[in-house]
Parts: sequence; C-alpha cells; structure tokens
Amino acid sequence: MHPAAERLIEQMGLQWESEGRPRIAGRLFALMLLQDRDFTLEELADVLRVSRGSMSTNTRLLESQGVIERVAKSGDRRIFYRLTVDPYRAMIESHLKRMERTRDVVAQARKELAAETKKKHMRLAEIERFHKFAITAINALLAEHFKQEPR
Amino acid sequence: MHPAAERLIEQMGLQWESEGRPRIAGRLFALMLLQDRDFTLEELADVLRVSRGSMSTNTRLLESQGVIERVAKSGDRRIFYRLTVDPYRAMIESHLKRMERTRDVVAQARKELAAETKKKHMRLAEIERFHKFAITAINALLAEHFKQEPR
DNA sequence: CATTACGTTCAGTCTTGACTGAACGTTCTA
DNA sequence: TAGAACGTTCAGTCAAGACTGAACGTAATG
Repeated sequence: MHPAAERLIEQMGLQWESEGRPRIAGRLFALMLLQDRDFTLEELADVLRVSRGSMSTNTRLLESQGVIERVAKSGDRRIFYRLTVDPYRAMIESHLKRMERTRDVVAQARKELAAETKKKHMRLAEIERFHKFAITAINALLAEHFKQEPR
Repeated sequence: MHPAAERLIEQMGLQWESEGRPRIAGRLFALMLLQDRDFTLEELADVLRVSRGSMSTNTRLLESQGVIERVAKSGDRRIFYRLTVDPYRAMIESHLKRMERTRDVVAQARKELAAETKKKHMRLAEIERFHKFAITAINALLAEHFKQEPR
C-alpha cells in the first residue's frame, strides 16, 4: 500500500480516537474511502492487522450507524462489506441525534424549573434556542447536500 | 439544589462523557447554565463534589476553549469564573477545527495519491467535498446566529 | 457425518485518561 | 516575617472500554 494511504488510515484512526470513537473504526472507514470495493471480514482484519473479533465488532458498529453495509453474494457464504451510498449523511445524523438528546434534557429541566426561572439568572433558554437553531440548520444542510440523491 | 437541576448537571456530565469529553467539564458547564453568576474554584469544587485539583484542570480546559472565562476582582485574590458571552460559538468553533483537520488530512492524501486516482476507485474526493461543504455551512451558521452580537 | 470455513461472543488483558490528594509556589494579611 | 489562603502540579489510583484470541455455533462441502 502507498505510504500516503497508510498515513491517511492511521491519522483517521487517531482522529476518531480523539473524538471518543474506536480507532479501528476510523481506520476501517479510511480504508474503504481509499478502496471503494467489497471486503470480507478476514481481508479487513488482515489489511489493518487486527483480530477478526475486533473487526467483527467494528463492522457491526459502522453498520449500525449506516456508514457501511453488508453485501451477500450467491455462491459465497462470506459476508462482504462496503461503504453505503452516503456515509456522511449517516454520520451527520448521529450527531443530530446527540444534539436532540441534549436539547431534550435541557428543555425538560427548564420546564421543571419554570417556577424559579423568573427569579434566578439562568441561561437555559439561551442554549435551548441555540440547539434548536443548530438542529434546524443541520437538517437544512442534509437536505441541501443530498437533494440530488434522495434516499 | 432543585432535583431537576441536579439531574441536568448529571445528565450533561454523562452526555459529555459519551462524547469523549471529561464528565466534570460537562457538569461544570451545566451548573453555570443554571446559575449565571461568578464562582470561585473552591465553590465549584464543593458544589460538584470534586477535588480542587480536578476543578483546576477542568476550568482551564473550558477556559482554553472559550466556554468560560476568568474574572478578577479587586480586593480579592481569588479567581472567579463565569460563562463567556457566547459559549456555543466556542464549542462550534472547536468542532469546526476538527473538521478542518480531517479535511486537510484527506486533501493531503488525495494530493499524494493523485497518480493512482485515475486508475483506482476512490471516494476521497467525495468526502473532501462534503467536508468543505459542511465547513462552509457551519461558518454560515455561526455568522447567522451571532450576527446581532459580533465579537 | 466429519471437516472446514466463517462470524460472533466473551473472558481476560492492556491502554488511556479522568480523578484524587498531597506537596508546592505564590500572594496576601496580620 | 510568619502564617493562611489560594491555584497548580504531579505521582498514584481507578475505571472504562478497546482489543485479543480462544471457544463456540452455524452453515456449507465432501
């Protein structure tokens, strides 16, 4: 493999790790970006030099997030993996879910604290507004970017 | 403290933790959202029941990200902390930096692999395009949301 | 049926980093 | 100048979770 390709894979792994996601998943993602084709689990494990167990865990993780998908081939018992059509959408959407969760947590607290709100200085409303705004914007981003390839 | 306030603090902590950020920092952020006032380091440590050492680390972290700021008061040696005017901007901007970093890593790899690009199936260009698009969109979001309160 | 190949699971290991608390340096005060 | 109060640092502890590898179940193949 080309040194630049190796580097991309490793750096993507570190990037993901720094964001609290499994390093192997990041490396896997980068590999698939570099080679847009079908891989067997074993091939992935070999190329990235990790155990099949780890690879199984991480393919399942990325699959659950809609980043990669499984492909069956007749006459071959093995499962193949490939990038989905729009892995970015999947990743953005998981971000979106997190923001919505935070928005809900804040909204709930604000509701329950409504009585005190008038007395005390709070900035809950402010951050809630921001979250709503951002969520709307992200949705708009998704709509805009994928308008020519609807799912 | 109101149970709902306690809950917000703890949930925000868990949320941050799940995103790979220190739990204490999330709890600290939530506390300041609830009570928009100045805190000493010791008060923060007491209220959240953590050591002063931890609190020192985490206030420095949030300060470096522009989420909180230090305030000096004459006649008081202690340092006070409070939320900045727009902590969300700071948080979005750190996101932005990460995306830019990824974009650069991908761009670099694509450049070095230019020769092979024509031969092989790659999706580097695609993800690079998406990153650029998203970065632009986030900048637009910032501009839009903060247009009435420029820094 | 026996054998082989495959993916998953799980107990155990290891790494990372959050957190503590004592020690330290500094600044203020008496 | 001694003492107290404060914030920071750092060695040490601890927990979370990433990762391994062996064991397992299943399906294909002969």
